[in-house]
Amino acid sequence: MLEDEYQLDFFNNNGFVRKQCQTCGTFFWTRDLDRNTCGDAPCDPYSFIGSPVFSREFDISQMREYYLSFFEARGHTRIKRYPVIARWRNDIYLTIASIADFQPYVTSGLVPPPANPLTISQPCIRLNDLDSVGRSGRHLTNFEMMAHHAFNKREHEIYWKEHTLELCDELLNSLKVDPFAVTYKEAPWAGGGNAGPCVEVIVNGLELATLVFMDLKTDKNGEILIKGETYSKMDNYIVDTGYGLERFVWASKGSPTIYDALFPGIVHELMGLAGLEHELDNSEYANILAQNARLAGLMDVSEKSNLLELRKKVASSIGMTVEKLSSIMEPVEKVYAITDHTRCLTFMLGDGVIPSNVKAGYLARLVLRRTLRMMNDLDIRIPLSEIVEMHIKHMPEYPEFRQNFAVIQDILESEEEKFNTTMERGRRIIQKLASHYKKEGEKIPLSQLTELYDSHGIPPEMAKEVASEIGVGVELPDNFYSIVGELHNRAEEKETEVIPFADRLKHLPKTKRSFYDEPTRLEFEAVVLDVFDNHIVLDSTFFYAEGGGQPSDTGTITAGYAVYKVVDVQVYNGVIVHTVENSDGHIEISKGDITTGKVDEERRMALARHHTATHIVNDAARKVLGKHIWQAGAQKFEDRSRIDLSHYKHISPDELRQIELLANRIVMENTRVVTEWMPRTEAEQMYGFRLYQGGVPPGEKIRIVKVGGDVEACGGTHCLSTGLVGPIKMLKTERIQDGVERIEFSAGVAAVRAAQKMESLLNDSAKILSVPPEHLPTSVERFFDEWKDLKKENERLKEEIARTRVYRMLEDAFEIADFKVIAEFIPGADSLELQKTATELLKHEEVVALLVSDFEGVKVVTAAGAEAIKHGINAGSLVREISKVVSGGGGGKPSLAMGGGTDPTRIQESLACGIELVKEVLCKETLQEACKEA
RNA sequence: GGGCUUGUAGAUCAGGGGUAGAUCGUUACGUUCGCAACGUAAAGGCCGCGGGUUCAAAUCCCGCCGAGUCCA
Repeated sequence: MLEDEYQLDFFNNNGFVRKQCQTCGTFFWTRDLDRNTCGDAPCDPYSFIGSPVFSREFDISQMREYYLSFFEARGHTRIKRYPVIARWRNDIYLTIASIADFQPYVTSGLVPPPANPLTISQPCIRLNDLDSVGRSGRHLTNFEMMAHHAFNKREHEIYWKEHTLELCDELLNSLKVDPFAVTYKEAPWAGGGNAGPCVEVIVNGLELATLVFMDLKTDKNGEILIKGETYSKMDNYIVDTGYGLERFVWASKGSPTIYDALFPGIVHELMGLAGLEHELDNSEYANILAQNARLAGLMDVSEKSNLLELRKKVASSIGMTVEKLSSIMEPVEKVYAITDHTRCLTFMLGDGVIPSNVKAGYLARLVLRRTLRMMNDLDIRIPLSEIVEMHIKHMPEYPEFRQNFAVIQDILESEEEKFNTTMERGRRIIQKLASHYKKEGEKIPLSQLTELYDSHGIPPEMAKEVASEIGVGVELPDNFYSIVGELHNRAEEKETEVIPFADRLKHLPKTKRSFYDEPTRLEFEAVVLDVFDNHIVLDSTFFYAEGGGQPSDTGTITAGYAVYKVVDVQVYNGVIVHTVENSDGHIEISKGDITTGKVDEERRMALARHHTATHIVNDAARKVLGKHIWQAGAQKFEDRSRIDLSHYKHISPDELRQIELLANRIVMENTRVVTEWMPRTEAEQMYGFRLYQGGVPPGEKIRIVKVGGDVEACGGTHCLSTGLVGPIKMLKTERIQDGVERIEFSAGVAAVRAAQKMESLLNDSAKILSVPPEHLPTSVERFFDEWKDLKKENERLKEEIARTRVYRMLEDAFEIADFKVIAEFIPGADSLELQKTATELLKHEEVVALLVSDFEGVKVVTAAGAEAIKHGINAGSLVREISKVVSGGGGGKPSLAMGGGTDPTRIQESLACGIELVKEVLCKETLQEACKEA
């Protein structure tokens, strides 16, 4: 990247020299003429551990306040933090940097920033280095990025590189950092379609800040080449700084690990619960941790092999065996990780992430279950919420977490319960599997372990443990987990929608959406701008185009005598395309015609009712269930509507009734539905991100819709007041995913229809039983019980009949070679009855029974007593032959077999056939015996 | 959004086209001064729901519903 970019007056006028690192070759700026390395790990080791780089210690809130007020005093406006769940973005789940707050619309220049320049301390979550957390001494899943940002335009520059570096240097000086210890490393930056020069600020081996000067964007025809991509200069260029709050605190304390610097109290508490002594006062112990942290700073410890390497180095430097060191470090590392993870969870849950098996919720569950597993390992037996509560107590600057604590606690409890049942179930599955492999004398193969993990969430470590209890080995490679938990914070790249007839639409102006100005007008005149196939584009329209979960309007477009039925309306880049029914393939409307449009009123009103009702239900659900409720999707229809809500439990029937009641109250209050267009930033500041319930609309101005207590950015058509929605009737709830509940309901006329339908279901059912509807539950229960009793009674009677029938049959039986053969046609008997009879006959060893009935075609049951079987009689083959005669088939065991066919006219014939077969077998048998005897 | 697993007695699960089972729990009886333990017996099943294939489906196929889990 261009060397010139870093030739700054700031460096040249303040005694800096540019040098190249002897170790890594990177260029850097320093005041220390003797320095030969860039200052960053691994070229320089951590030297701040044990010797803090600031003149005094800071805790987190002191440091944050120091930073923000420092920049406030220098012309920056302090901005409130954004949530850690990136609700205003649909490309990432979690806020990963302060600049993420302003993407995409502020950074692209479309929307003005909330202030300029501004300063913020933005909590961020990154799960990329999950495995290093706790081990490396410096990794965190959750950190605050302190930042100051300036959004420059060519015509209006706030400040750029010089002032940014001045501010940074001044900040460090004010903290009394040794000026000779600071290096500014040149590190071109690129990511997310943007790029620019960047300076990393390093003190004593620790990177404290990154100063990014974002002024390039990817451009196929760009002239600047970075890492194989071409870029061009942007008109707006942005100062994007990131100062690691936690690292500043660490540097101010110089403790062995960042965790000890940030949460000494919680670490101490957890150590105690795990039965560990955390003696930072003990110099030998502190030395182990310090050595470990220093060396860990030089390597990536997420890989197991690297971790072992680290252990070896630390062990040899302090003269200890690797085993001993590991046994000391592993529990300590777990305590650190638990401390970190629980703070991460505090932010996630506090900001409204609901644990789930999908999306951001999955990431929350991932962190949560890792934490629970480690707590299990350490035998820390307190509820997760207690640790989270400790964090909340240590963060009075986030009062929202305290407010939400009841819900957080509830979520954590149910998650813990889920985890425990999953683990218990898992344990049983492994036990079963292990005993199977024990019999085979084999190890449990890898394929089984991956399936256990994949399908049942059983961690391989646990499988190993349980299997070894049973005495079976497992095939478990080191890198089992390496894929898991990596890069999960990127949402799936949405396939760019292919816009049909894009070329045709490119030259057309955006269609005026008149339905926003006059929401009640349904008839209008408009000029035709283009016609192709069966699509019509007008200069303005009152037809609502599908969007925001609301289907399009329908109606007619008339030009002259030709009337066309509008069946679909879509919007492409602001151009609204009406699709009309077109039977003869020709549309007699052409460019420039003046047409009359007429929107189907009944459909429009039904959809508007359901749309407004959706906002009302959302509002009511939030009031009944809690503030964590967010819309996770919605779809409106003419006859019903559904809304998906983030919620960590099932919505109970009682809760649903409460929501229904409250929703109808909001309707009856009959307040005005207010819609207005507002600048995005202003709206966000005023209402927060709750606005984006139905997704994030693009553009500088957004349409705000207020319904009752609900305020959303929404482009749909609405009733003018809540009263016009009419009754709202809940239809059902459904669980879409873990953590997402769907409510279906109807509004207005559709609600009345739904109630009527329910009513007729009730009445029809009641009529069948000849009881009034209010007696249905008791009557149905009684009938069901009686039905069960009768079924049992019936079965018993059949057995009874069978038993008595058997006596007669045995008497009537004819004999073949000392065997009693029974061949009978029993009219009307079902196969169960035949079976019971046959089973009864079976008790006599020398019996062969052929029973046939004409129930539903033909049923055949054959039975052979023990003695008969010995002599070659097989009920299965008998039944097969007999059934063939009546055009069917059958089978079973040698003692008892069932079959049947479709041709009742040949029943007698089939019986005769059966008798012949029996004769054949038994006679042959006796002949053979005769032979033997002879 | 995708993949995989799964639904049988109150609980945990076997069975995997041909008479629905085991263990625990429940109830009764026996043994006991009583309890636990033990012994004997019994009760308890729309085999998730709806279609299909078949003489026959808990079992095979399709759809739906529910539960679990891994990933994007």
